Amino acid sequence: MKSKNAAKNSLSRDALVERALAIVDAEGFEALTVRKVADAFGVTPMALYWHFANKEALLAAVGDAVVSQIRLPDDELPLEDYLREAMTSLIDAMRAHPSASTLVAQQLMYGENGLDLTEGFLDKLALAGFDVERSAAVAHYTMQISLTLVSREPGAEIGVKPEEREVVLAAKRALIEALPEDRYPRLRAAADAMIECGNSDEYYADGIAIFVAGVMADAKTISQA
Amino acid sequence: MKSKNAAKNSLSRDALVERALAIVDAEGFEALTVRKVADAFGVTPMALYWHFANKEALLAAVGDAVVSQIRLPDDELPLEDYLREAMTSLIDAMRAHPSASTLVAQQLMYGENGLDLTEGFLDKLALAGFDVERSAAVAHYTMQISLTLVSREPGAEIGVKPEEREVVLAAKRALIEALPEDRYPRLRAAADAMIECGNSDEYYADGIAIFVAGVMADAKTISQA
DNA sequence: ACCTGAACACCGTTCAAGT
DNA sequence: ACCTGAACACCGTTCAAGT
Repeated sequence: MKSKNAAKNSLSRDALVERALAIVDAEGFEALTVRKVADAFGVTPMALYWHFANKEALLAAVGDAVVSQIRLPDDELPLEDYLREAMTSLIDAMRAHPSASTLVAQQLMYGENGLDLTEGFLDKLALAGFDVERSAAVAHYTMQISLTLVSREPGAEIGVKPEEREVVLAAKRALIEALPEDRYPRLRAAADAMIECGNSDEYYADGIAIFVAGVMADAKTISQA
Repeated sequence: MKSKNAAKNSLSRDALVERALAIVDAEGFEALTVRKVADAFGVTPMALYWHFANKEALLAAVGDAVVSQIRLPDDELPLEDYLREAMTSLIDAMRAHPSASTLVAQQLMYGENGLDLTEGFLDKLALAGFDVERSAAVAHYTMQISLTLVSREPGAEIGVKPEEREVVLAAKRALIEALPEDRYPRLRAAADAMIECGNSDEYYADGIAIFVAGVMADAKTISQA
């Protein structure tokens, strides 16, 4: 007799999502096609439509899978530390799947797991003294900016296959180096830093520091008013 | 004799880019196809390939066209005001074409107009006392975060046609209102603010204020070190 | 319940050919 | 120099049918 869970050749939502995410990671978001996922399971493209209403639903599930990796910090932490750790957690989850950033952004506040995440974050902000509007705004800024830092990390070149990446970066470097020194001195001097992140950890630490400092400074202004 | 510039029925890069941008604005980024642009000019899809190497080149030109609308503030302004005005300028340009955000992000630092923009920004930061790495980082953060504020504005729902937009927002609202009150009290309370920006201008002003305050606070820390 | 097969209306892009 | 026409290899998705 066949087991529902151990069926070897049968598809499952989870298996399909896992495979789809692997394709996005390896070949970029645009490389993900229904047919390619089906092929990976030796199955007809139409087989996926039993498990997902359409491609969009599959993409949503992929985004949600990444969101499920995000953990919020300890509630007891002071707000400043909490914000820093929350951003770090978001960023770490995204760095594992940089090409999925668009999908994650869409699921971050409304997906299965995103709802829990957002609720927890809003709760912390409310307890820290923010009113409803401010909590919503800060939660939104924090999550979206964290994603941006990853998806736009210099040199990440998301949506580009690993092999093409080096070529694209070389082209950018060549572009800047071909610029006239008298008209573009700053760009030429900053070429290294702009094209590829020499130190990714520093890049993220700085981005987080700036944003957290901004929220705290702004919060102080408001509480004084 | 025919004029190169006034030819009525002939295609031109500028005209094609303008039309492509109009399609993106009206129907969303995903609705932009080579065939649709060609149809708008009563011409074969292949006609575009004389003016652009491929679709990617057309998209790049569209992004660059939006970037060309961005003006940097007066150099003489104090850094804090300069940053605020630069972000405002970026945001205003993007708000006119929210569905083009992906294209703009790609051209913002490397496109025809993006190079001038970046050079000017880097120059200001250098004169304000930032070293090369810091200038590059702050320029990067500022520009990318400005774009994010627009492309992820609550309720913007980019990549969705105007007609579908209302439906999508209604669905999100229904989703949140269907959530159990005991488990998602914060989300339910914040539903209005999270789903659609009640006051867009305030949303942008707050986002800018937070980021600028962060950069200034961080700059102070560094200069003290 | 779960998957196949054939078909449809789309894509971007090639190549050779026209004018 | 600038555009057409036909063709190719892809897409996501439908519908009816199989087991």
